[in-house]
Amino acid sequence: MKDDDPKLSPAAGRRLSQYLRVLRGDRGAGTVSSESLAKSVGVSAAQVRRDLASLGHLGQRGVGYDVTLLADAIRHTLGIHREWRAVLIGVGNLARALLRYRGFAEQGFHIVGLFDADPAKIGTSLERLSIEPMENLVKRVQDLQAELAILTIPSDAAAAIAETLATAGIRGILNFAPTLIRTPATTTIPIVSVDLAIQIEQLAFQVQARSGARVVE
Amino acid sequence: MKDDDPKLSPAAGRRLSQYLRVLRGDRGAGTVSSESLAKSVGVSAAQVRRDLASLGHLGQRGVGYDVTLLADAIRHTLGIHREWRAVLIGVGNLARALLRYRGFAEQGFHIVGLFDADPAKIGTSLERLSIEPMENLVKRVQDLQAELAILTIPSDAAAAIAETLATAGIRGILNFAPTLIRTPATTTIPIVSVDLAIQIEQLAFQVQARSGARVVE
DNA sequence: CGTTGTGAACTCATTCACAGCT
DNA sequence: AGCTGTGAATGAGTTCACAACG
Repeated sequence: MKDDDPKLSPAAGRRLSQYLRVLRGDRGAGTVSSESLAKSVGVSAAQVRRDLASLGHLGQRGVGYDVTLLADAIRHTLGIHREWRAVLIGVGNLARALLRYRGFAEQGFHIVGLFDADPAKIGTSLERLSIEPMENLVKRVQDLQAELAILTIPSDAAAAIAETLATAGIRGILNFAPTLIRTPATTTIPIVSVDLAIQIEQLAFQVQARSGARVVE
Repeated sequence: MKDDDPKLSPAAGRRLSQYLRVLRGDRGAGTVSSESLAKSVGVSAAQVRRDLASLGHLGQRGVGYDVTLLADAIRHTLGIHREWRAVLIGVGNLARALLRYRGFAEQGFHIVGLFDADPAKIGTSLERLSIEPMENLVKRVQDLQAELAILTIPSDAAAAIAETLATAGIRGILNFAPTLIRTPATTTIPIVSVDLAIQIEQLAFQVQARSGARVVE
């Protein structure tokens, strides 16, 4: 087992997620063309073909791509063909929103533990999960067999906690704290940051630039 | 007034937001170097210089960039040197989280109206704002002088509402619905979509690819 | 000196255009 | 005929390396 994927840029990864979303709607239609996928997502047909070709030969010339087959292939290369267990750190409104968000469970992402620093919250329950103190974090991560962590703490403790999580065996972090987490080179694990302020700043930027063109990202 | 910016890629826009975030922390230090900014954000120093040079000549050779001057320049090109008024559509947990999120107000983004389709919620208040029925949307957007809309509705009504918003004079949409909004060519306004499921999928992807390298984006 | 600004080289990503299957 | 896969051409974005300047 050496270099299984040829190559796959991060941008290409995002597009795969988008194709997958479209395919979910097309369940039933036996087959799709690069052209139709392209229109739905807003990229060129050539782009779609290039992306999909990199997953192996799963299109049929003159016909198109088998919907369920393609969806499976994408799920496989994205690594979401299996279940992922995640802990949620910092139980505020955002955490509540994520807990109730159907999209996660549907794609096989399961939140299996809640942690918070606020003593008042410890012991209370949410969606069948009891909120635990931060001290338990390292030990419980192992018990729960969680591989991912979602950080929804308001601010600056993020970096320290990220460090702790890495040593606890967490393999990836989805970070909502508006802090740039500087991973300290040693225990470097993937971090995907969603900074809500940056998103709305980007919107303002696009509006101001009055580029009539639709930009979706 | 013709082509004011020379050019500014969307990726460059995101980086500007990140530099700005770092600068906020460095308030006090009179000056920063491209090198230090680069390290904080995780890009190359040459990249930083290239980005900042496009905003005009505001670095001093041998010295660096004046922190407050630079921050102002970035805010200006991003279009966040002024206030922006936004309405929030769909008042669930996510909306509550956004309302309480300090990052918005700090950057001059003010939520000035709440709307929901659920009759049970109409009339109740949240952070001094009373929740209004969707029927009022078009009329109220004008009164409130809102330019942006934040969509936090759970699902598929998104596309229709986006259409309505565009005709109501909204100039940009921050969309949290996990739907690809297909703007109908006519009334095309900028849409920035934040799809939480896609974010966690990307995380799983990176973890699976076990590319030890930190990817922050 | 130290640090910016920038031409030139280079790498990565996207589009073109068409041969090759079905 | 229709639609994919892909080499070649193009374009965008990034790094190199160094002259220019306080």
